[in-house]
Amino acid sequence: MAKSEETSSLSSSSSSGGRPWESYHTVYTNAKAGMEGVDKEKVQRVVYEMSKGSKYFQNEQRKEAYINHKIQNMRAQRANLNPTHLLSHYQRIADKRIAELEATRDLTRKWLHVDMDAFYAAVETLSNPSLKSRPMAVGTISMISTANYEARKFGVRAAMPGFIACKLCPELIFVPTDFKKYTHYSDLTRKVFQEYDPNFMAASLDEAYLDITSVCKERGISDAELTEELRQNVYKATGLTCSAGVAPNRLLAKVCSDINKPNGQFLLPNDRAAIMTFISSLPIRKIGGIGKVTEQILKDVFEIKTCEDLLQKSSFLCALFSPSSAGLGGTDAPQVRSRKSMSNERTFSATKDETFFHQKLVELSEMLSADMEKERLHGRTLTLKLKTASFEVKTRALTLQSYIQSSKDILKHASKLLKAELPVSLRLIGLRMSHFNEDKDGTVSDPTQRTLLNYIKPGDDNMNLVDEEHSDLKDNSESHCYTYTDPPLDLLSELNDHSEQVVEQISESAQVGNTVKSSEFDAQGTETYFLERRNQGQLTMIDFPENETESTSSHHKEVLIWLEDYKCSVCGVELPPSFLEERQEHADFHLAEKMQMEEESAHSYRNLPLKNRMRQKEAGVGQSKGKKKPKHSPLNGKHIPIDAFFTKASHNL
DNA sequence: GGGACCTGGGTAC
DNA sequence: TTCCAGTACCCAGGTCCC
Repeated sequence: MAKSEETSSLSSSSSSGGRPWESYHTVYTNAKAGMEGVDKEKVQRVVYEMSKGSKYFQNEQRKEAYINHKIQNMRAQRANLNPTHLLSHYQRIADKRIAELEATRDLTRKWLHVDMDAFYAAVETLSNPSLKSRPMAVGTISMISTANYEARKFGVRAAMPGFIACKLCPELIFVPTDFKKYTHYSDLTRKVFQEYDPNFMAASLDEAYLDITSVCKERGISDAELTEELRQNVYKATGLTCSAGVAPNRLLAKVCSDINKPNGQFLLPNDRAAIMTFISSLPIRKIGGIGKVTEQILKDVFEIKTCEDLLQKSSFLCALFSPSSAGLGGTDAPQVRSRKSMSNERTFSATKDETFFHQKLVELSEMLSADMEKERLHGRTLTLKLKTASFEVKTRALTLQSYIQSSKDILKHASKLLKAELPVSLRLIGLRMSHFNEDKDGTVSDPTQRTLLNYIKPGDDNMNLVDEEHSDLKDNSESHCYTYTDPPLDLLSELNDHSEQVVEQISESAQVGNTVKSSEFDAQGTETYFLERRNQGQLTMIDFPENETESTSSHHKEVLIWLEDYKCSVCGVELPPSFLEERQEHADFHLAEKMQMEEESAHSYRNLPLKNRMRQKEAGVGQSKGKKKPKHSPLNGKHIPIDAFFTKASHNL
């Protein structure tokens, strides 16, 4: 599916006067296969009218303002580059880079890009031929995945909200997505592709790249004939049409496959002159990686609209963008890449209901855990994604030192991240796991990892950990949460009495809720204690279980009451009933503090880290140690890698 | 100074 | 009347720690 099928954006550059929709630039009106003859102004007006005043629209305005600000800064930067000698300096750098890329250019390959035509919609039409001549969209009232060509005549297209599509085309028929069906047909197409290139590269369910250099030579036929044959075989196997492009590299092949869509093909000769002619007028938006924002920046700051402009202005780009990201695209063979992350997210009607949030987290944790289990993955970094009622997206991440997979572990950490953000009104919650282990068995492969055992002297059987995997001290590595300094080795190794272990148990469990099992401590009793408190949901009194050892239980008839159901009776801090975890941690703190005071002569060093921990917690669990300051960069944001352009616009061509 | 980490953002499909 | 997805990758730039 084409990259232009995306959401709309406000334009910064036009002043629209009495026709405000004209400034609501939307790619919905971009020329696209099947959309010839669409009344673009009407579509633009409808989209604007349906959007204006909404929170989504306001958020778009906010983003637009940010981009405009960035553009202004970059214009100022550009103005400072006027001195001839400065620009010539960057021109030399750019020329050198281009020459390097030219030297490694390979024009001997023939890459074929196949793109199925309106794939989801076409599959649905196969199942229900009556849809063939009626406007139809696959998706929901919230979002459309793809639209058939009848619907496109009205301006309906992929990534358009369904309610806007309904306004454009009241007759529109919605068909829910059925990925099982699409996967089946995708498999059929891939069987065909395999006959031409066993190592073909599937880009998505409906797109693939094939290196047809060898098969053309072996069979002694032209790339045009072979492409025609392949498309016919895809049709025979599936009943679906596709479009294709052939070029010396994948990037260009993809551009070519879009030219004669639907059910067509375009071939670009492996000839430098022909290629240079082809790209001279090629809009930069056609280059993979250049989206609407980058396009706008390049146009508004540098007046760059085509790939030729790009090369001509290379000195500016070299001066203002970071020289990184070499090697994007290219004529290389596709390489197998390992998965970097796995995620799921769900959108719902904006709400502040914390019980609902928790339920969503439970669902997401279970889904994510199941997905990870299928691929035998264990991850270390958990990222919570939130979209507020005003469409602002926030992420909060947590990197553990131990790999996790279970829904229980995921939920535990996700809940902690979410609670730090409460109260909040949300319309989306997502969870992403990344930083996967190599061996996929959940073991920790980092030998430098610090665990409790690292702190224990050989032979110190007072800290005989049974369950190192769940040692809570590992979670101290959650650097955004706890930045206290670990106690010195020699002091830690002196841990040798029950009271100290109780303090450790309480303080650590307060952080993450795990259980440390000790050979001397009554671990089961402690576990029961914490679980009971959680089940109560609301802490009003702390009581140790009956089977607690005498040496510890003597300390622990501590009482903490939430006055008027929200105020701590010990220090007066206010925590509403919904802050369950925070309340538990707060109570733990007071308990541990009291115990520490009682035992201060022997183990006073513990006070500092514990208090530090509580300060961190009270400051907010989800706050990053790397919390961003307002950006003051001259470019005020992301640098666009100049080599990305050179690589794609020159090396790849 | 560099690596690890966190956060926001852009992009593709 | 209201309504704008889900998955995955990559990058820049910030802080913190060694």
